[in-house]
Amino acid sequence: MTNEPLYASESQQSSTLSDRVCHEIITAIVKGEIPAGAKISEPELAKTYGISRGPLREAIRRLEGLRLVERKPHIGARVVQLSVKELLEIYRVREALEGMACRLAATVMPQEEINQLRTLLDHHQSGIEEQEGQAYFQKEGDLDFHYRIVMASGNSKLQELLAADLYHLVRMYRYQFSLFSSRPTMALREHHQILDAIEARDEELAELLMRRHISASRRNIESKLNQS
Amino acid sequence: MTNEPLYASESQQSSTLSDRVCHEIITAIVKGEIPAGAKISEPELAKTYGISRGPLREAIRRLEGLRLVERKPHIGARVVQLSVKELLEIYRVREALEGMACRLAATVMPQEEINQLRTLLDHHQSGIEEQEGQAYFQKEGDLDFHYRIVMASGNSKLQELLAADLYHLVRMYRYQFSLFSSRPTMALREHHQILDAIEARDEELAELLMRRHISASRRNIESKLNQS
DNA sequence: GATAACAAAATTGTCGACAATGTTAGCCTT
DNA sequence: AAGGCTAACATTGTCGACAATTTTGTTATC
Repeated sequence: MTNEPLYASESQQSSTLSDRVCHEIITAIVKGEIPAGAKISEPELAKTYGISRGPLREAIRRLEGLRLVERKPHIGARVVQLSVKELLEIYRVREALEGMACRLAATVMPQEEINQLRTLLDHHQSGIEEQEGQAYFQKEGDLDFHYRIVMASGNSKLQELLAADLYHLVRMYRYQFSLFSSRPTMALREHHQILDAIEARDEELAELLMRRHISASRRNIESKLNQS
Repeated sequence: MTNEPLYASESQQSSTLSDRVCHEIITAIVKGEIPAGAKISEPELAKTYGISRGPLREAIRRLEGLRLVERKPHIGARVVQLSVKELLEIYRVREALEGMACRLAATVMPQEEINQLRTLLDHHQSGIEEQEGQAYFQKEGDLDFHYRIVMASGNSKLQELLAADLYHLVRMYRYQFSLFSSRPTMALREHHQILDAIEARDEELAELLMRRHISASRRNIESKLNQS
């Protein structure tokens, strides 16, 4: 089980300290090793990663752009504090953007990629049935499906906004709130239906189904967190 | 005629050099004073703005996050090269996000704000009729309407993505491609219809109309640039 | 005359030190 | 004892210098 899916933004081997450390900090924040809401001490982090404050500050500026930290002048940076309200807001954004991505994918996704994705879904299926890969499906597998659709849209702006920016936050919530879909079988069936619509080149239906799929997740979270 | 609408992200008086210079560079890039595709020389810019390279590099990192510049390690940063393809991609993103913003605005926008926006549209109307404010409407007035809808959505993620990130690029294209809507009367009528739907609290229709409105702009640009 | 290897210059990346601002602890006043 | 002032401390912001890498220009060779 690979620990990190090979998202574009995760590619290491960037030859500058600032970039490398930036990715390391992203991972640390997403996994909660640097807890949400925590203050980011520049001298401390610089010592931790063995770099000087210069590149570190540049990395923090990028994290600020990714909305993973919030900075106040002369006071410092804090890791964003996750809230249910913002999580639900993110789902609205995903509904809009991934719906569009799905629509575009329906027109341009090559049949070969569709077949590959179908195979992946079958693999998820067997994972759920065996009850062993369930956690995987819920944590990263689900996002993997969505990631591929976004990539298949062929729209670089959508790809940037979702894959490079928003998904860090989504993963952060999943790790730290332990947010499983809690409806893996249903979700997987919806994934198949979405892929069916794409294969049928029915862009209208593809967008509709993707929006329903994400909207259902949102309402699921909403009701679950309201009753508690 | 104010030169800069008071978008949230434009507020100056940030007490750090890096932030101030960052906003100045954004404006310079948007207006084309630093031309698209131009290489960004750190020593040169540092001298221009009278600061050291440290804060300047932090500012560049933020511009990178805003997709206004592209950086390659050990080589340097360049202002993004605008292309028709990316412009059309941005319109797809806007269609998705602003459609959602419009849907949300239909449920939460206070009647008072609706009235204010109606007044603004009437003002645009008279501007068009007098043929004098036409350029204004096309350059900033149109974006002003969209900006208010996004703000009225009450969804902070939508607000960030659109107002703080994407609109810089949109304005950059308008300035440098001299992209007028070339259908101001039609666009204004559509604005009124959208606002009607919001006032009627018809979220379905509000989203639909906003998406059509943006989609029409996209197709308008598409056909105009295809024939040339 | 063109090309390849080398050297010099310029640019980016990194670092440590200093200045400016915020924070905190202790003292004094009431 | 509580509140406010002051001074010491810690952190952030900025700068100039040095190291690493890329680009440019030169020279020598084919």
